Amino acid sequence: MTHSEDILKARAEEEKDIRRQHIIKSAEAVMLRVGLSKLSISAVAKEAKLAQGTLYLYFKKKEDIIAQLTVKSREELLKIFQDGISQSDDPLQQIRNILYANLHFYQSNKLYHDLVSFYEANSGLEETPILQAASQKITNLVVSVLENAKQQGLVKASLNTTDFAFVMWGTSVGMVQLIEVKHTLLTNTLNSSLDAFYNHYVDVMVDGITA
Amino acid sequence: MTHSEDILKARAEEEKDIRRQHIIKSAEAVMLRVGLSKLSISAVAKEAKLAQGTLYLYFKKKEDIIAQLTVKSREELLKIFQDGISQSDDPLQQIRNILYANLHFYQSNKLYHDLVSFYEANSGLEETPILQAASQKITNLVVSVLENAKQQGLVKASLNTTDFAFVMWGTSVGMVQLIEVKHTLLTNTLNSSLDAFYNHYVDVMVDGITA
Amino acid sequence: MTHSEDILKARAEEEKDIRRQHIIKSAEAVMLRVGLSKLSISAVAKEAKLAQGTLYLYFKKKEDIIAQLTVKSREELLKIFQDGISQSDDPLQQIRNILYANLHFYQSNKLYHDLVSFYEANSGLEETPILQAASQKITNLVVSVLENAKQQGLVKASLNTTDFAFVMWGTSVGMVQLIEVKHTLLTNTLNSSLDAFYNHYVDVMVDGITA
Amino acid sequence: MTHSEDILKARAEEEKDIRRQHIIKSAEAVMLRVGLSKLSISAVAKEAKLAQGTLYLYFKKKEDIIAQLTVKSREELLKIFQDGISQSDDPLQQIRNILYANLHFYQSNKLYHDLVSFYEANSGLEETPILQAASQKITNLVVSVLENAKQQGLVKASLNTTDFAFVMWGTSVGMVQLIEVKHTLLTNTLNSSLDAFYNHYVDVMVDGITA
DNA sequence: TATGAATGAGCGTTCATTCAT
DNA sequence: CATGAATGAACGCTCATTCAT
Repeated sequence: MTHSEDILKARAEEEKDIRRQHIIKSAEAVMLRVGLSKLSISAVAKEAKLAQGTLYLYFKKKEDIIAQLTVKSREELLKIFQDGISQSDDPLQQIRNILYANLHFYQSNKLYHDLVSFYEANSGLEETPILQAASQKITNLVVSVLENAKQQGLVKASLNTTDFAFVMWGTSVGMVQLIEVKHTLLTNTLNSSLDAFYNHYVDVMVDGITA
Repeated sequence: MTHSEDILKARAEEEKDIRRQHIIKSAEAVMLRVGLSKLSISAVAKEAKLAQGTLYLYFKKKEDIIAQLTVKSREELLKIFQDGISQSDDPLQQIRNILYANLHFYQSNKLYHDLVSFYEANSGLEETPILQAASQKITNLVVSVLENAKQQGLVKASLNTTDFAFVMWGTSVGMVQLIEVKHTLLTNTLNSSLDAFYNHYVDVMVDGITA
Repeated sequence: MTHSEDILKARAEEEKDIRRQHIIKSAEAVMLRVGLSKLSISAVAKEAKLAQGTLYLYFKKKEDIIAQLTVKSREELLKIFQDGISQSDDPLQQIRNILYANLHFYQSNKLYHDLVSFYEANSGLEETPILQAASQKITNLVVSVLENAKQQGLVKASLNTTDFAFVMWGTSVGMVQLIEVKHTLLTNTLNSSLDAFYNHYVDVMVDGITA
Repeated sequence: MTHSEDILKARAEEEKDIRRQHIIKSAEAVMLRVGLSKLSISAVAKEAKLAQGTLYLYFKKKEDIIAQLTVKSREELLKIFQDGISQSDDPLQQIRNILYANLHFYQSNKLYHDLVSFYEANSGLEETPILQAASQKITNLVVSVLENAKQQGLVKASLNTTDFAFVMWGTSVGMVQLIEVKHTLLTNTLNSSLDAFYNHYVDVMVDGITA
């Protein structure tokens, strides 16, 4: 293969990636409009202004599109966790920031939490290695914050940091879902604002591990 | 309207309710057999030994059946919460029991937690008054336990019991979903057993509010 | 169940059967127009003036429609074999009549031989018990003619009648296919008419077994 | 048109033919791997290491590729017929060898007999001159064997050799298809082995023409 | 000449909902 | 009240063919 062929091939690959991204973006738009469970190939194709068959040149199955969407959302989540952490030097505050970041992420990407959290349950969607890797990065980041807090004696010496990282995941997603789904019920029932409500959750979590 | 007409109407309404319950029961049986996502009207009709069309005399949409199913599952949840509470006189232990009850409820009714997720996926739906009432009873029960704990000085005086009741709800459901859906990931990643993992969560929650 | 309910049920079952037959007939019409390999559910539905979904109330799978079509064609084949046999008392002539009947059957039902003979090869279509039973009847009939010929000393004593019944099947279908598919080639190449050509085949077969 | 233009044109035509052959070979490889019914243009293109569009420079339709495939298979058939004939000097044995060769050809190239059926399923198609020429060669060969047998007085003087050549074709292909498709039925029903079964067929055919 | 991205009609199948009886 | 036959849009996916480059 000549040098110029190399260049052409690389350019073609690049363009293919651009189109793939275009499809992902369209899928995202559709999902944000109708929800993940009603995301259909035909709607994505229409959004992308492509024929349905064309999508299958870039993704073998519908599942693969959703998987890519999930990877994308996890990458974004990682980013905002990193942002949250960088905003303070106090590990306990960093933990708080992570929990808040979770709330804000879902609030500004309303339907994303179908993806990041639990959608896979309903469909047969498997966790691919790439998906797992994306999750792993997030977990590692949170664990590192917790370990740091532990070394500084800010949290109980007995705290299992990996376990608690997952507790943070499970509980915060649960809280966000509750807020999302029972929005009306909560605003009717609670005296507090939803922010204050989420705040109470964060307080309990942090108090629960503080040394 | 005469008095006897009133009576007739009431009796008719009662019978309608009986049949409605029969349909709900059938829907539940189907759901527990095949899962919520594969619950079809035709299967429910067959289970209920009714024609498909008949179901539409009692429910306007499939969604409405599912909503009723949710009410039913909340009623069962209420019952096992009551059981959990009755097993101890110590309010803190009662709180623990409630959280464990939540885990066990979903673990022994695996397919029930699809219901929890259902309203997310169809977030256009409103919580009907009946649904809210069912939730309210649960909330009231939990709040009463928390209030009791507070009066005994076992938990922080500053604790907002209503808020925390909902925090318990949101976080425990989130934990159960995490365990359900990321079962493999968790067992591969954690050193602890899943029971121990959930235990850590409960510890943090209780520690977080203890006086 | 009361007597009148019985009657109603029987009538309903009957009507269902009528509709089933209507669909089969429509499928047959489509098949004769476009060939079995291009027979689609949508074309059958259009022909039957029914919605596509309606077909699935009467047949679980497309395959089942084809299977019914096959049974039908085998039943017709059995009938014309019986006719052919009844037209002579001479077993050898009966054998000839069977072979001719095969030709005429396919000539007057051009596309049927896809069904009776070999279609199943191409698709995953299995021989159901009903299908096999239909074939068995035909085989039994032919074998009985051959056995009769043998007892009358008209054919070689060494003739394996079952084997030869299948040889008759295989070769005659092969001949009909050849005539059907290579029609032009044959008329251009042969001096004989196609009838005379088939006649030669029959002669050889009969001469080949005559005592 | 000048002389050198002629040469160029001829050379171009030759190259075109080479590529056409390359595509045919690739199509054959795909067919033998996945079967005729699942032979797709994209798979052939991949096998040939050409773009899909390129195939359409050499063949107007997918059908045309399959037609060429048929030509190829007939050429191979011709070769093995010639082999069969060369293995004996006795014309009757040569006839037997030809019939056996047919069986073995399809048995060792299982997927080839899909091709035989192809034109049935698409019976709108005409036999192209090239296809006919390929068939003609085979016919001529068989006829010459039969003529030879006739001159040696081994078969009936009345035998129409051309007709019988086609009878051999039609019946043997029918027998092979029967064995292929009704394999299970035959092995369950017959006492004989399939080889013995085919043997009976050959015996009848030869006995039917022997003087 | 060769490419390969794009097309779009087509496939078999499912199922919530309607409506004439 | 109850039926259940009928609907028809929707689903994910395939693939022969076209066409701008």
